[in-house]
Amino acid sequence: MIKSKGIERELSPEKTELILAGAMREFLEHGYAGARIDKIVEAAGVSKATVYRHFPDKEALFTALIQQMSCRKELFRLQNLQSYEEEPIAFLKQYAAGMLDNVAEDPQILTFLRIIIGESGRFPELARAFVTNMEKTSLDFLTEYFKTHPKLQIADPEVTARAFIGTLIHFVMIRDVLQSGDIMPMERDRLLNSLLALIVTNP
Amino acid sequence: MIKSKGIERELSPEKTELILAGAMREFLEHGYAGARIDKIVEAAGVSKATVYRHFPDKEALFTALIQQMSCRKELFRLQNLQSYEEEPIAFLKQYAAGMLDNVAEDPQILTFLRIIIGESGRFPELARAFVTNMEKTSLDFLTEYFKTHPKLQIADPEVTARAFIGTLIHFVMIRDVLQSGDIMPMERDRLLNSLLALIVTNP
DNA sequence: GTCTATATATTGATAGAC
DNA sequence: GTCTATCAATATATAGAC
Repeated sequence: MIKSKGIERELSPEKTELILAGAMREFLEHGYAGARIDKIVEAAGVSKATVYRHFPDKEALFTALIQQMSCRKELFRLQNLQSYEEEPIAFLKQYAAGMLDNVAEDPQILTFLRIIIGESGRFPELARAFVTNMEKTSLDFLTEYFKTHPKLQIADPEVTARAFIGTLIHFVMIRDVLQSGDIMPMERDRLLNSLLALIVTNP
Repeated sequence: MIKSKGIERELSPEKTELILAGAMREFLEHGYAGARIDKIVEAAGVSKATVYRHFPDKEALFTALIQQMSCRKELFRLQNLQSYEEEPIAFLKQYAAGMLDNVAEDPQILTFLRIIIGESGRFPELARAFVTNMEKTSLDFLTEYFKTHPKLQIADPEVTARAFIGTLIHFVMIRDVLQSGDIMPMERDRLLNSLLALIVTNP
């Protein structure tokens, strides 16, 4: 085994994963400024010096973590897409219900949304990565769906897709992110039924 | 003038306003954990001890400030309401356009939204005060409008109001808060026209 | 490559003069 | 009631052993 090939010191990928996993808990729970490197070190089970060998500083660790999370599309269930065969109303209702339930059941998604929005002023690149990977992906899919489904006659597919997503996201914001579902009560199924009736005009 | 009436030391309201004004800049710009008392002291032009005589600690100062801001309904132009005389489409378009332009032109509203959402996990009472004063106020008004306007026949006024507001808020989120208007481009007038065509079905 | 131990700066909050 | 000066704790980041 040839050992000497110039500088042979490299960073271990396993430690990198440990650090990122520890950083996730801390950053999601306390935000960027509120997160403590010591806590990340503790949660990761590595030394502080190792953290600083893998990432130049706190900011780089934070951006690396959030960038990585923005690529995990399964967070919003953007993959479980059914076929075009189904009736539009049934398909759209299933699509929306899956998203609403998914968000409601996973607190990590909520804290992730809070971080992205809360830090969007100081970290606009992170916000833009999130929009590119999450928002735009679902908007493009729904726009295409509204545009091409043979049983639908949508005047403006893109705005319809925005209204559809916007209504759902707003519902999630009030109910789950801002924890105010009791202040503005609205049953999930009623929202979905009336929203679909509004969007899918069946003559 | 009788001077001795037990403890006669009180807090000056003028200083309280100075402190809150200084705290606004700092908290809105850096968030709760990122805000520094020293900077607030500097911006307010008072001493640090004065701050701690008016507010028990950093958290109390923060909640007092945000609570106060949540009551300023003029932030979202929830007051400039026109009469019922106008045509529904014209009125709703003016209502929406006013809100969109207002938010786009005032960076303070954007940072306020970022704070409310970003800190909603750690300060749920603040989020709930915001929803009560801002979101519910506009939702109730629009629901009543959709329900009672003689020229409108809306099947589910409350869901329609939610779809209307949700689409607008989502548009503001993408374009202004997350600063990603170029990633998902959408002209304001096209959104408003197509959205109103969706909602206001005129036979 | 990862550790322990530490440097340096800042933080939120307070004591005491006036 | 407000100030100046300062405390004790904690922060991020680094030096040097192994």
